Amino acid sequence: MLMEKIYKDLNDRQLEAVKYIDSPLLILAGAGSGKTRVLTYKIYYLIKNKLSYPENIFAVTFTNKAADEMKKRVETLLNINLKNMMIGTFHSMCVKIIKMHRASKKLDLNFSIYDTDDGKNILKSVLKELGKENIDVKTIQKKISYFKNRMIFPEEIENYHSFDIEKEDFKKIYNHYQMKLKDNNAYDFDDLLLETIKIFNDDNNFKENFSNRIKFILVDEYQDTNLSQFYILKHLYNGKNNITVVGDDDQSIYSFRGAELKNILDFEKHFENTKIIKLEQNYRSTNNILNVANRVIRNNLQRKDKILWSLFNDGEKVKIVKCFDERQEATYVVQRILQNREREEKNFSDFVILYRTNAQSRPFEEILRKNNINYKVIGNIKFFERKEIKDILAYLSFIINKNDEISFRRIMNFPKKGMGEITLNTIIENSTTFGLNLYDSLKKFYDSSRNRNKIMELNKFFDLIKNIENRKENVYNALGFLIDNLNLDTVFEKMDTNEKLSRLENIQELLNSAKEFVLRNEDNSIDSYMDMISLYTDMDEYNDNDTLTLMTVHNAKGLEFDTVFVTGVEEKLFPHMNTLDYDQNCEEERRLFYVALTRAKKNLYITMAKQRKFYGTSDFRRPSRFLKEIGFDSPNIDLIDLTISKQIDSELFDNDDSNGGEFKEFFDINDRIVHPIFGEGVIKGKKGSGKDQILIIQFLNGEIKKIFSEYANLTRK
DNA sequence: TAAGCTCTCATTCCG
DNA sequence: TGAGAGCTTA
Repeated sequence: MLMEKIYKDLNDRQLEAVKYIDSPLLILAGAGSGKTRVLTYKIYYLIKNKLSYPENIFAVTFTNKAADEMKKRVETLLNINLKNMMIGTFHSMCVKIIKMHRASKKLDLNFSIYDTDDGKNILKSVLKELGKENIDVKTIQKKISYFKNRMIFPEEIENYHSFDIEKEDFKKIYNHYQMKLKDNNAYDFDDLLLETIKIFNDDNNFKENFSNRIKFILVDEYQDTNLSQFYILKHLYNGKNNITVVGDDDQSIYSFRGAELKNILDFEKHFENTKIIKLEQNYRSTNNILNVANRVIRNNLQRKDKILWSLFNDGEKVKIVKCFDERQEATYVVQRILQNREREEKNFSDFVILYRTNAQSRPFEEILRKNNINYKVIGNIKFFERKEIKDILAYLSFIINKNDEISFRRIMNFPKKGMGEITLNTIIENSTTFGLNLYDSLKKFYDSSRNRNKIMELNKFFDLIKNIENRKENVYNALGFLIDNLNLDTVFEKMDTNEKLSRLENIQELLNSAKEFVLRNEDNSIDSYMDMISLYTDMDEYNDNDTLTLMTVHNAKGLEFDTVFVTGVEEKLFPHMNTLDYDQNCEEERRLFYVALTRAKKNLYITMAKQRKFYGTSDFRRPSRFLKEIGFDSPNIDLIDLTISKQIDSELFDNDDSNGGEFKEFFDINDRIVHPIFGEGVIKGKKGSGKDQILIIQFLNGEIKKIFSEYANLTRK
């Protein structure tokens, strides 16, 4: 019965990959070739066939969300609870390893994990202490992370090139930053990986025990691993364990944050007797889409040869659309979505608008808002990076780690307690001088304070902390108490209604997450909640079924949609101008474009504008080199040039807020019109008014369509 | 200390 | 163009 299901759901190659356990295995899995399915079934196969217990499996995925999903899928297949299986991101697994190691040494288990924003704050204070305030924090933070990703420590820096920061200064800052993190009993994200490697290097006993525990290592998205992740895998593999990695060198798009393409290109060199299985059959896209994608990616020099094919038919041709500017581009895309949605009875969630940079979402959002279409922009602001969320969570962080200066500063200012920069610095300095933690140092300050207001404020604060601590075994109660007692209405008093509302909603969402956590876990303490939360960067996307999604191509990795619009496909935007200096053949940009194209199942639109507004000023654009690589004479594409029909354009561009009112009333029943796509027709009826007005038009072929008047782009016959 | 104003800067992003 | 950081002023 077991094998039946596996045989039914997998093709021969996939099956081979699932069953192969004789030596290290590299699965080169093209886009849409079912790689997640292979990993899921492999875990299922190992457990069901008693080749492994769940606790002997170590599986790493790219995001927490992916880990949760995979775990749930296997749980459903096996119909058991897999709470003993080690599955998660590299970072979450490293936190577990560090805690296990600390436990084995009887050390304090609590530490803080600083995100990019926290790290920036630490760096600011380091620069201040060193009198180097003229150095840009962002630049130095990037540099430090660059070296950490390559496992180079301050004292080891040899090859260093920089015009703006001197080598010795940089070393000093990097070093101080590390010391400061240590003082705060905190790790940044990069440190979690490095600390794990350090443990494995220094404590051979621990390493042997740990790697003996593991029998099977599985790694997803291997093409985006960095050097320290590679070393962690080497340690875990330990020359004997079973290792399977899945990836697609053509989809490696994160070199800017340390991903090493050579990890996947050289896998065989690092793991002896590697077996390679290629998955080239695509189960997602039509052949027109795949052909276009193949034509582009073959221009990359650094890749393993691989050609996607599918049993699907050719399908619709890929549309390449030339627009006048970004507003026409947005209008066209939204029009198309409305038309196709109606014609093919689809949901908005079947479509996606992709772009290279977040700033490109703006014109789309404008038009979507005007048309009252539900949409969601993914990625721009992360849930756990919102100020109100960080401020609240800082209370929990501080209760766990009372040396955490970052959280301390936050909660002393949320709500405002009249404790300014100077006061806080004194308290922090005193903590070092007297060997106290920050809480006790604050108490000391309080004892000596004679300011009535401050005494009152601090009394309230100490009470609050005590009350949360009393509830620390149940994070939902603790968080609920905290939120009830912060008087958020007063705190957000001066904000406008929308902002206030959205902040309160986010806080409610946070409370919901704590509630769910309490329901789903045995250990409900704030400690274990914070362990989970500090490695989550975003809430799970709730899939509203009729919401249109907009996102960057990076965010679309791993997803698929019926109809995909890849927008802004112009030189200097896609490929992005900043990449052209160091990547002559723009291979990573091409991979990114390839990722964009291969998201599409049935319909693919690629749009560009001749003119685009950037930072307030318009400039002229040229088609992306990637379009030339597809070839304008390709049999797989249709070219649509919207810049030719000038009359139509002029009306389209004028339809901004100022004269939108006129435009709506422009057509009347029985007017004869021409539609740019459907051709000649007669207006048979009107529904609604304003932005929502819909025209009912009968076209020459007898077909009757409902079309939004404001964006219909109609001309009089 | 905190609100209000000016200045600057802008690729992509997961943990 | 517009968000956010940092400076100025009450």
